[in-house]
Amino acid sequence: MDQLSPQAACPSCKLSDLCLPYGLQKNEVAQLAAIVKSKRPLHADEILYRQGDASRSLYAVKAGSFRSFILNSEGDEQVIGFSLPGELIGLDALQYGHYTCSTIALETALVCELPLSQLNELCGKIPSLQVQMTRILGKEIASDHDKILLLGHRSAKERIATFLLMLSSRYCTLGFSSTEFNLSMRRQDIANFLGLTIETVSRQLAELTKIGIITVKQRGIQINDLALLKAIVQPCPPLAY
Amino acid sequence: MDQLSPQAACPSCKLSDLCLPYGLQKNEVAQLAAIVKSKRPLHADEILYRQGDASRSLYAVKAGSFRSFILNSEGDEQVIGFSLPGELIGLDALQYGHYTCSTIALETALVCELPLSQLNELCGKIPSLQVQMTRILGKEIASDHDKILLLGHRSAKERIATFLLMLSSRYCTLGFSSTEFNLSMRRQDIANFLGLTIETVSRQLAELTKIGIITVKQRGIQINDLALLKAIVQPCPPLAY
DNA sequence: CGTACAATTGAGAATCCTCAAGAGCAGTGG
DNA sequence: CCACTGCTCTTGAGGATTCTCAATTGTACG
Repeated sequence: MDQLSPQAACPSCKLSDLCLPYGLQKNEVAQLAAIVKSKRPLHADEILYRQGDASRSLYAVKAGSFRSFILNSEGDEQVIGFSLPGELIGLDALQYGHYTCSTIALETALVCELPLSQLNELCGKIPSLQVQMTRILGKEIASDHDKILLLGHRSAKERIATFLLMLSSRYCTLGFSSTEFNLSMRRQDIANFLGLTIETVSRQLAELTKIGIITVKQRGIQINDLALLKAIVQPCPPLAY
Repeated sequence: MDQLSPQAACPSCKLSDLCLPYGLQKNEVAQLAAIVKSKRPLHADEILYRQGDASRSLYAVKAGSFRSFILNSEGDEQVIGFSLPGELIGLDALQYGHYTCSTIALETALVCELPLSQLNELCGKIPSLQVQMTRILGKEIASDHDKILLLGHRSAKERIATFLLMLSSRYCTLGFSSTEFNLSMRRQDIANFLGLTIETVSRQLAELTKIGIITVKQRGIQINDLALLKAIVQPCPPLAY
């Protein structure tokens, strides 16, 4: 997770294939890099943007991680997702021109700011950038569908298992270990995200530990048996249908 | 819900302001209309596309309604949403080139087929069409976030109330009554969508009826007190956080 | 070393699910 | 026209999962 060392913009960024530049020509990547307004560093618990703010930019995560949440009328937070390096944040704002959720850094983090006006302009000039933007939006939608499935049709144990597998797979994509990683979020954040209570998360992690499938040391997670963890997710609870 | 009378393409379609043509110039709408491959009619329970199919088109609902669902490895269906006239279907396929869910007609229905190749080409030519596409994708994402919130943080009663309010608002947008409408889906579909069992849906509807907030006659729903229904949704359950 | 926060663990309670039976309604065929 | 079948929806009773409340342990930081 420690990639905070100074890095040049898109052309030399090792995340570029996971991010917007994927599939672009060299000169096109350079044009994209030219509009990256700044590589804004954030410290833990710093807010990237607030729900309701006018959206002038998208953000690409370069390092660290983020938590996005919606505040309801009572002021309760409701976590809708976590963002890792290479992922785009702020896509939900594309319709109304303001962010529909807030996003906060879970740890020291770095983002590349992409001013929407310039990004849209560039998309008009570079068709493959537009294609990539659309692809990323489609991915976001597909991933949201997975979350809907998770919340609507899974038991507590399956949710936790799925959550760990999601992280495992995303870390793997980033070139990190898929079986050993640190959670950057608190249990409370996980619970909120999964529609569970913090106690249930704790107990389910304890159970998975007791069976030997995982080892938990505070925020540190080690997956001892990836296959067994996947097996937990498979058997869909006999819900109606 | 009965709009099956023959209607011309986009320029004279009364849904155009709710659909892709919104914000386009007259001649641009004409260009869009020209690529609408066909107005395909479907009968109830007919499948529009199957999960896994190569995605060659997006579909705009012109009449009737649809149910989208994901099939998991056990063959269980998991409903991820319903589509009403003016809404675009198939957006989840934009990333991988194949549909990640299946979509089926709930009743006799009509769709406008938009071949992706031509749509993308046209987006390149008409910037405001591209803007509108992006806006629709952003809306889809924001609406998925609402579903995540619904499933993760709401009690059975709140889910039912929210579901009814969502439909109410969408029918209202379409120019129909916001307090009286027919459900085009079975209880089973509602239950599956809301992550509940059919029995719980039935019981909650019965309770709302007993309090007098709604009147239920089979598929027919009448909302007697919209304000009270909204009040049910507000008080978020004191979940962790 | 003490405070604040995060996480675990336990016991009882509530919501929602499971299983089962019955009612309402549409379509079919004698 | 009516019984029959099939499907949808409702209603009831009991049980399981998850939540709530409360106390304790663990960890980070000044």
